[in-house]
Amino acid sequence: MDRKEDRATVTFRSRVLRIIRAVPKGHVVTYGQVAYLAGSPRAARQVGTILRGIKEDEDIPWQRVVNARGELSTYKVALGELQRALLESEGITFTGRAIDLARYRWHFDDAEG
DNA sequence: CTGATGACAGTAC
DNA sequence: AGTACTGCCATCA
Repeated sequence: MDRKEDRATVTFRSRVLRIIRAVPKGHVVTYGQVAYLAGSPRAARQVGTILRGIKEDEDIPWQRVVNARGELSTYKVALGELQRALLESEGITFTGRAIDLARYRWHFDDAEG
């Protein structure tokens, strides 16, 4: 996990992935929320950048990350449809094209990390 | 090191 | 309610 990579960047990416992995099925978190928990409150866009590059074998529930309005911010329509299907299969209901954050947003606590 | 990029977020109209 | 613009900051060429 360290190798020759920059420890700072690896730490940010690692924290982001670890946080997302901790989101339970049927719940979601926002990009900004993950960024905040990862240590950079204003790096919400970087969270998305990281998710864009994840591999399937990373075993990351990327579909549980939505934007601040409860909508899907995927950069491809097909990917958005997949995300929506995955979330609905977890029991999440969409109201129009967004989901109710007040109801599905996951709140981390000390036990989570 | 400099400049461009972008799965965001907040504000203005 | 929907669009446009601006600030942000980790990554990449």
